[in-house]
Amino acid sequence: MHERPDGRRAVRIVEAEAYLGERDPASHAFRGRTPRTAPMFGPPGHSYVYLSHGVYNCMNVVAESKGVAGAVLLRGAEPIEGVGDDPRRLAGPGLVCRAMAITTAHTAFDLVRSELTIRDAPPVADAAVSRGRRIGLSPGTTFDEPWRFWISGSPGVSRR
DNA sequence: CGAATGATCCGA
DNA sequence: CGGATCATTCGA
Repeated sequence: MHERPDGRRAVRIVEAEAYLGERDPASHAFRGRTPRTAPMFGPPGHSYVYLSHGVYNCMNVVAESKGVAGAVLLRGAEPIEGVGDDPRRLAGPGLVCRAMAITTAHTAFDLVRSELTIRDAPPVADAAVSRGRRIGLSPGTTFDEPWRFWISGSPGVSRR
């Protein structure tokens, strides 16, 4: 995989999944605020990065007002620059962070002003967006909202 | 399918 | 302080 000499990396987010706080058993914030999940209770537009299975970093965007837990997990992306050209290497939350070199050191970053940012992109028609159940829910969870969204047919969408 | 691999959290 | 858990990935 090639990385540009200036180190710049960019991807287009094509899959995401929403999590709430106290109400949502699948959320890391379900059992309250801990040092790890504190960013989820912080101001919106900031990152929350955690380590999954001791191996993969996963990044969320905090999406509720300060004091209220809620975040959106980035699950898939398409290459733009600095991350190679194979979208399958971005098809999964751990893979997105691996390609973007995002680690838990990047948690609680301001995604508008820090070196790690999310920018506007050309709009996508509603008809091109699919919606479905979230992935990774514990079996028997009654709280099962269709809060996973992805761009239909994108090769950067995670596969199960 | 199961192993990898380690931070985190909870209960004792 | 120990063991279970985990919003995952890869390979057999």
